[in-house]
Amino acid sequence: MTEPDRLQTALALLTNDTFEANCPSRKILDQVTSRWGTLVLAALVSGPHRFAALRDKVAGISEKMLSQTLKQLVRAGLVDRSVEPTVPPQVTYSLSPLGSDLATPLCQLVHWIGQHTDELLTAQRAYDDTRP
Amino acid sequence: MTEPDRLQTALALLTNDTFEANCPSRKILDQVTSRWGTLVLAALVSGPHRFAALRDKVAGISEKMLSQTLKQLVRAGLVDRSVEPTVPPQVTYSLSPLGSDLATPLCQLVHWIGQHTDELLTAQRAYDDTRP
DNA sequence: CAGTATCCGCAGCGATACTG
DNA sequence: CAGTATCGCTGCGGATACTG
Repeated sequence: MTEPDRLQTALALLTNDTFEANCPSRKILDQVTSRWGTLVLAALVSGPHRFAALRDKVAGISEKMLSQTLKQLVRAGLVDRSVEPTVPPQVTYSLSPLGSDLATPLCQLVHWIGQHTDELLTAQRAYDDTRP
Repeated sequence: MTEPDRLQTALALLTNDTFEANCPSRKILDQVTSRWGTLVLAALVSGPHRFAALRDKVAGISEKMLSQTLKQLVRAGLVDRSVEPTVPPQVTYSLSPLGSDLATPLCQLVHWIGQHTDELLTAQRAYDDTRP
């Protein structure tokens, strides 16, 4: 790491400037907006879910990625994991208070996209027609 | 593709349900929340930028990925690209009306993360302390 | 039921060099 | 200045099989 880089990093740490390369908030942003992170969080908005329920709700996710994504979210304190010590075990995931807070802007984003998907697809098709 | 899958796809298309695997809004979501898509859009909120300016503002992005990301966003109609026919050429990127609209929820998300990065990092460290 | 373990393909991405 | 072209690799993520 060069000296200018070091200075930039220090600045980023102080200002929490997401545009700086080494800012910790970059990592968080990447986690939240990761391929499955967004969808899992959005799925939990409607209430607590068990593992299998999440796997079914977020169609297309593999158990491996669901497990991995949940672990990340739990680690970040965005999701709570509670285990009922029964046989077989019951594990329930739910949004933590922090996660619920995050869910507000996140859902607005997902909703906006849902509302404007048609517009965006039309634009893409129009664009594609102008070039070979 | 199995028959149930076909039904699910049809349903997804009708309802624009982001949780369905084959829903078009999934692709849009992936583009917007792609590694660089979010940051480039956020960078453009402060006003139009030239190519080099964007590259510098979004620290860490390579020219290749910037070019690629911009092309995607232009294609989706979220970003406008205007060329001044001078020598050397000047290309300016700016948010389209649709892009500005999207920027609202997107910026709220980025801001939320910026505000809570410390909390999240602390949570992660605490979590890591409980396990080897 | 709720995961973990392992293998592995491939595309996303970076680095570098080149062009109109 | 604003990109494209090409190469090479890393690690995301899917498929499959196994476990407490």
